Amino acid sequence: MEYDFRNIEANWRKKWAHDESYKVTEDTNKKKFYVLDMFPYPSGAGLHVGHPLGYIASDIYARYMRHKGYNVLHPMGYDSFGLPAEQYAILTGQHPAKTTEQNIARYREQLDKMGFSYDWSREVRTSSPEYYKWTQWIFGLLFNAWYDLDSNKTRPISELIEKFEDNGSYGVNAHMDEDWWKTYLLEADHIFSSHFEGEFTDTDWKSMSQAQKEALLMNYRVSYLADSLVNWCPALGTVLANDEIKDGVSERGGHAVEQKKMRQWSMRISAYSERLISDLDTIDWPDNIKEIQRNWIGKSSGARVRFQAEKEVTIEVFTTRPDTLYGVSFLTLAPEHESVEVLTTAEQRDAVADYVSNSKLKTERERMAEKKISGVFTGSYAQHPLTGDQVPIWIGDYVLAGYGTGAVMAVPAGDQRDYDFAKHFNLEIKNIFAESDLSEKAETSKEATLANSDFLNGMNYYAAFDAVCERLVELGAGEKRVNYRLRDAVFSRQRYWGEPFPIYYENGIPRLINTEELPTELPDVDAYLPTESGEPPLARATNWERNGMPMECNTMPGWAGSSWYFLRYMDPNNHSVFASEERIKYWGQVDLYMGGAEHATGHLLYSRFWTKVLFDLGYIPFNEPFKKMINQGMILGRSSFVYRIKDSNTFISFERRKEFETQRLYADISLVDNDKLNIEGFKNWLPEYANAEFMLNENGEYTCGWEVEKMSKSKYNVQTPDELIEKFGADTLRCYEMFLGPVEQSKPWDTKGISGVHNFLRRFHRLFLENETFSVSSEEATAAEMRVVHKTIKKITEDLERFSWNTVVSACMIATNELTDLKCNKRQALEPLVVLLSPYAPHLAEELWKNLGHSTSVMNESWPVAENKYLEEDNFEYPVSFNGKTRFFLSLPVGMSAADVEAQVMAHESTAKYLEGKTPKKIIVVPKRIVNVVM
RNA sequence: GCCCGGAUGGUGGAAUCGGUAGACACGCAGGACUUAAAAUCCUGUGACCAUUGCGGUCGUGUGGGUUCAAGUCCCACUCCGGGUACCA
Repeated sequence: MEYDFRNIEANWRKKWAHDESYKVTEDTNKKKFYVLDMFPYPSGAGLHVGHPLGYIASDIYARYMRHKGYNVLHPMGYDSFGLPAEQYAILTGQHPAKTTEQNIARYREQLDKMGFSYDWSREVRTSSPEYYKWTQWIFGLLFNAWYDLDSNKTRPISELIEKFEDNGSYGVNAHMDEDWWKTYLLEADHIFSSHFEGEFTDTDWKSMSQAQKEALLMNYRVSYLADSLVNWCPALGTVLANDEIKDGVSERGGHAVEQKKMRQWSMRISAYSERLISDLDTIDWPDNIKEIQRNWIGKSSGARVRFQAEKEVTIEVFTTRPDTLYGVSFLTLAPEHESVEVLTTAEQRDAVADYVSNSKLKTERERMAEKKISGVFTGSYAQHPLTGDQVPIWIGDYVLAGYGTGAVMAVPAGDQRDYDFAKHFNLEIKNIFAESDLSEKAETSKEATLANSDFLNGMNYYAAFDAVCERLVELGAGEKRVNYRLRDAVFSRQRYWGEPFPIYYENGIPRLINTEELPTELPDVDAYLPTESGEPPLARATNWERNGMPMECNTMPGWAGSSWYFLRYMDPNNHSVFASEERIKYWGQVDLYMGGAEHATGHLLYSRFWTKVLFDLGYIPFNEPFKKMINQGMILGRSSFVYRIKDSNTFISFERRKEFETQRLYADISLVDNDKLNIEGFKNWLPEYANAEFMLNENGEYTCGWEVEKMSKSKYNVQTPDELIEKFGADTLRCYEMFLGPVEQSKPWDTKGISGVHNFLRRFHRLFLENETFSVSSEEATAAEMRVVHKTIKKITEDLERFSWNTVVSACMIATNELTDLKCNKRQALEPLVVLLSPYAPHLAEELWKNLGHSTSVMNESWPVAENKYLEEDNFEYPVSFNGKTRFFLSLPVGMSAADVEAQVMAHESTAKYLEGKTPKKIIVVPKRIVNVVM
């Protein structure tokens, strides 16, 4: 009876499904543990061997925690809204829901074959109305919320309205766009006086019309509609969030992106910047992800400084180096800066208009690519707040409108860009450093001593920072300021296949649809494209209205549904709330989150944001979603190549390829074994190779070349799990993917080693066989056998506790080898090993467990405990080294004192030889580790 | 440019607290079984020198340092991977 993995695996899969073995229910008598995988987008290509890497690791951990007695929540679902299904729909006219359905079926089939312990009764799909009903509901929560800076919390908008009724805006400290009030001064129907700077009284509030109130509240809402500068991608026909852009082009497709002012929904994530940074300290995530998030949020400490310009204009700048204030020789405004027009003098009008319109034409990418220094003088001056000097105001596109105030104080002495700008336009470079040579470049060190800086002379950055900020406060010309790079997130997409907003417009005022009426279902459309007039696809729907009032035509971005899905798994079929309070309380945070690092600035940031909102509003008792996270590395492909002699149909083996001029062509990796080409298979692969001739190597084989690349169809290097499961079984594949190396590490896929792992499972299986039939002995195991077992229990338990999945497989191999050598077939020794192996090879473990005579599943067995009595050894084999070089071994009793060990070593016959007649200076004895004789 | 990782045999990797570097596996070489092959089993396998046996020297990207002892800690550098950027 060989290891018949095909039958074993098929049978157990069937039985698990039939028994609903992995269904989990809330049980307050048991401790909970929540193991989660980042749910996949079900693409048409299906899974390749790289995808399940993280799933296998988390599944092993989930099974391990079950053995340890935890009630484990281990669900799976699909992030099923997304662009590929929509693009396929545009091409074929097929509804994206149908494509999605088919892809999900394929994914499920592949996932099932792997033997995962998912509770499929809890599956969620972000595109199902049952699910997105609650995504819409959460959108509503954010819409009906504002951010209170006093309590540092998200609060219901109703509280804000009460405050307005009582005392207007006085006493309200809300997070909002700093310049929000300026738009009110530009509007035709002035509701506030021209002195309005954001404060209004309860009388003002009460005198407003409903529409005016709503418009005002929009400045406070956490989810708000505003005209904002967005990243517009013409090729994709939609706006994109900052995290969907890489290197200035769209992450998906690599299309150009331009800045455009559009009326869009946004999320006030910037209000949460500080918490998103500081709470990173409370979670156990990989350092690099934390670092990426810190950089993305981009906290920088500095100061705001106000310069009084002509025509009653105040230019406010943000600087991280207020200590260099005396070095300011000009100001630079972004071309989009609001004061550009007012400050431009008549003489400069044409030049400025030219420059501004020119830079508007350029995309951000073009501006970045063009390293040329450009700028133009406005003709105006501003007064330096400390010296009173008049400094010229310039415009330059190296200043970004979206960061800080869109204006900088230029200190050529202390900033390289300012320096370059000054050199280029021949502007003044004031040396404000005592010992710095500015003939070549700026002095950017914070250690440099200041000079020509009045009361700051002799100080460096660290001393001068506070001193200058104090002075600025006294003068009312500035103050310390922390600035964040993180911008509010655009939440509208001009797409079909996404969540519709639960919003309709009453006379242009956005209104939220009541919870009872949700979900707002995605309407049918005749085509999945924008309308002729450029409206999003939803505008094509007939009846896309509510009581005659138009519905919002944008849909939500991909990250909406994925920002809270981990909560829905807790209570996936609840029709009255997104998840019940008791269940959220029971399951709590995700204890182990497994997924790719590529979501660092998207999904992982947005879920933290939504979690904080739900926490603030009292819906969940924790403010971070994922307590611990591990990122699995990417598995790369290993492409194979054949070498065709130019202008022929003859292929030459890799070793001899230099003999001719050859062309390197991909060969499908399924035709290559150990870099040796299956020649017949290759001929049958593509018609053009049917008559191919081969020049072989000296062993009569055709060797292929290879290269490590990303897996892709066009490179013929995609390894699907299906083929390997067919050939070796899921248990082998599970063990092998773990055996490849640390999960976090990226590594090339190489099928070479899989036979070794398969072999190990066969050898393990064979421990239970005698004369080809299942047979174990009930004799008591020997001390040596028990030592192997308990050593293995200890090792595997420690390895799993530190998430070292790969070394567990080695430990199992070692145990199998040792017990095979001991010819051990005793139940007492083998039973615990079956439990140890079951997280890795669940099918085989179940089969052996059943054959051992158990009627219950091995998955519920408690985890074996290593007992010291089996591990203790009487003697320790001391490596004895001389000056650090190990020379011989000496077996001594474990309990022997250091002094006795030293004496034994000195008495040893070999010692004299290695001492070479010298007297030891010192003898280091580390009990149960090493002896080192220093000469 | 800045920030964060990493570099160990022919290959993937192990070495958890500074304490025997190379576990485990692949590959390769040799052998057993076989008419043969597959499968299986056994032996060897970091490099160099020695080899009749003992053995010896070197060795974890490079150079330096700390230590009785360094893959592990410190300093400088090289290369590779990831993130990010006219961010003031």
